[in-house]
Amino acid sequence: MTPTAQLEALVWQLVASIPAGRVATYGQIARLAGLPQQARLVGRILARLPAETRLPWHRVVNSRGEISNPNPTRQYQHLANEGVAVANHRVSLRTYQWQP
DNA sequence: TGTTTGACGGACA
DNA sequence: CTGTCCGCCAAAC
Repeated sequence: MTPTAQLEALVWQLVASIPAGRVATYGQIARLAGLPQQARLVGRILARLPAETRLPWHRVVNSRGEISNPNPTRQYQHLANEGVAVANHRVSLRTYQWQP
């Protein structure tokens, strides 16, 4: 297994551990993975997830609580289903950010 | 092989 | 609040 594949698996594991109704930021996942400057890497990994993935990728937002996903519709729906309020295109990190 | 592009983030004006 | 600049780096071009 290549190092990058292990990293990908670690990111998957971390994202999977975000509880329903909470969110994490890309940078937060990167830090938890031991790569503090690699928020973009997390974004890339989520961007290539298959559409039918079971992973709760929708619980990952950017550092301002905004949806970075270029196709935000599904993400808004999933968050709403879990009771996460998105007001003015933003989630309140103060209220919803996951505290591991 | 060199350059550009991003589901990012923090510092600064 | 908006916008600029820089660090980061695998993939796409």
